[in-house]
Amino acid sequence: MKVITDEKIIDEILSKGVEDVFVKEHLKKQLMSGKVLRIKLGIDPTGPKIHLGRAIPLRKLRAFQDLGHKAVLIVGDFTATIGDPSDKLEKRPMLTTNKIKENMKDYKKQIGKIIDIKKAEFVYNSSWLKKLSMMETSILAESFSLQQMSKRRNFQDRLEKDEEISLRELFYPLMQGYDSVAVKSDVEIGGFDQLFNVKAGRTIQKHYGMSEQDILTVQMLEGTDGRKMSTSWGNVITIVDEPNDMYGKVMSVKDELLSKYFLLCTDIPMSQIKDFEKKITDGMNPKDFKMGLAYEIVKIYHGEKKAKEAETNFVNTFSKKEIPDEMEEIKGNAGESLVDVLLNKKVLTSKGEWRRLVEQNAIHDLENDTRITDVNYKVEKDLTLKIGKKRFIKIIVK
RNA sequence: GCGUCGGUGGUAGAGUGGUCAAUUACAACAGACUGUAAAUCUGUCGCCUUCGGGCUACGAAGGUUCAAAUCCUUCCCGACGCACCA
Repeated sequence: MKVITDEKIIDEILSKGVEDVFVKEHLKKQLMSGKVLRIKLGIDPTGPKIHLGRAIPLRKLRAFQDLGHKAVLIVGDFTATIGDPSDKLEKRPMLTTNKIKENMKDYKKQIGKIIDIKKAEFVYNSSWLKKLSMMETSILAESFSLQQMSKRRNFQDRLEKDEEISLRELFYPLMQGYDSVAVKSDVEIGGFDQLFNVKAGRTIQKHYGMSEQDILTVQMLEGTDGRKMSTSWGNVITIVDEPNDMYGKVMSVKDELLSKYFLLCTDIPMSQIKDFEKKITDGMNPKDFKMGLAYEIVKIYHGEKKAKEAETNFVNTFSKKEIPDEMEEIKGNAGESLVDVLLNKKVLTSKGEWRRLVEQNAIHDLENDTRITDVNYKVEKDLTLKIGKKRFIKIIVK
């Protein structure tokens, strides 16, 4: 396959959603040369689901792949046991091998939604890191000085606060850098929080007499609540979320983050995003653009048809306040109190929660268009309920 | 090994004998409004309750006390300092 060297496309790739490219001139020249480059991306199997934030470097990798370059995916099964200190102020617990195996189960399948797996190289870094002897490790460790290592921002912070930094953590960038040697990467992609690690790749490649990789770091994405998107915060939109859910979650993203989401999570070109921004400043309703965003994102991971359905579903249930076609159905016995039915099926977690919901007028009986105000309401016949504004439950009486 | 400090609800982080089911912030949930599951405003936010209250919770186990998240003892876990490293 011929490598695409269209300058316009290359410029878009090197700037859209990109935080930093190093060395930019060199990388551009390389890309223009028509040579097939090896593009490295490391992934830590630390969570079972890929969310939109983690998808960003993957999508960038895909863009390179589409140019005709070689995607080299490194599963950090070994490094995950070490724990990456990049984005944490505290040290991260080591993951167990079992946990990693569990996480890896359908990881590949998920990655396949973004990357053309067939054309990509897929390697596990345990396959070389596991074999390093103490001797070789020492040679590797020779590449960095204590001073250089301690320059790293979050090590610096922790040093100042007299907080612990384990030596183990210092090894993380060394290992990630060694990965670059092992796969002979020309370019490495990473989130901006990976800056130190990917730069370490250059140092270490040089240490081993190889030419240094160029690096490209992408911007970080905030989650639905505006904080950094992170599984432990629960503010994530994963790429395997159901279409309706995914659509809704995107709609709950704060308006201010709109263009960032467009930039980092869709294929919409930058010029068009600028245009959207202008229209919003001119007074157009951001909601309409957000719906477009939600549509685009669902389309990427579920296809056009599902995206349309999700959109229709959203408009009907939330704008027009209609009852959705599909909803969860649970069974109950005649005469049983409604709380027990809901509690049994784990729709609710406690009777206190139920009391609160009833008091707050949150339980709608959609068949009669009334609110249920009796805490001891008994189920007599089939019911269609709306709890709050987004939960719909159908109760079938046996 | 010695010493010092610390372990609190989904998270951060107050509280150092009763007024503590525990300030506050964030997250979450509900209502109003709306332009959306945005923003804003209001309310809720351990479990059970006949709504009086009851029960379980502040690392674990004991103890002191009328009364403990708060004091004492032991233990577990963590951090830091000292020692050690020429």
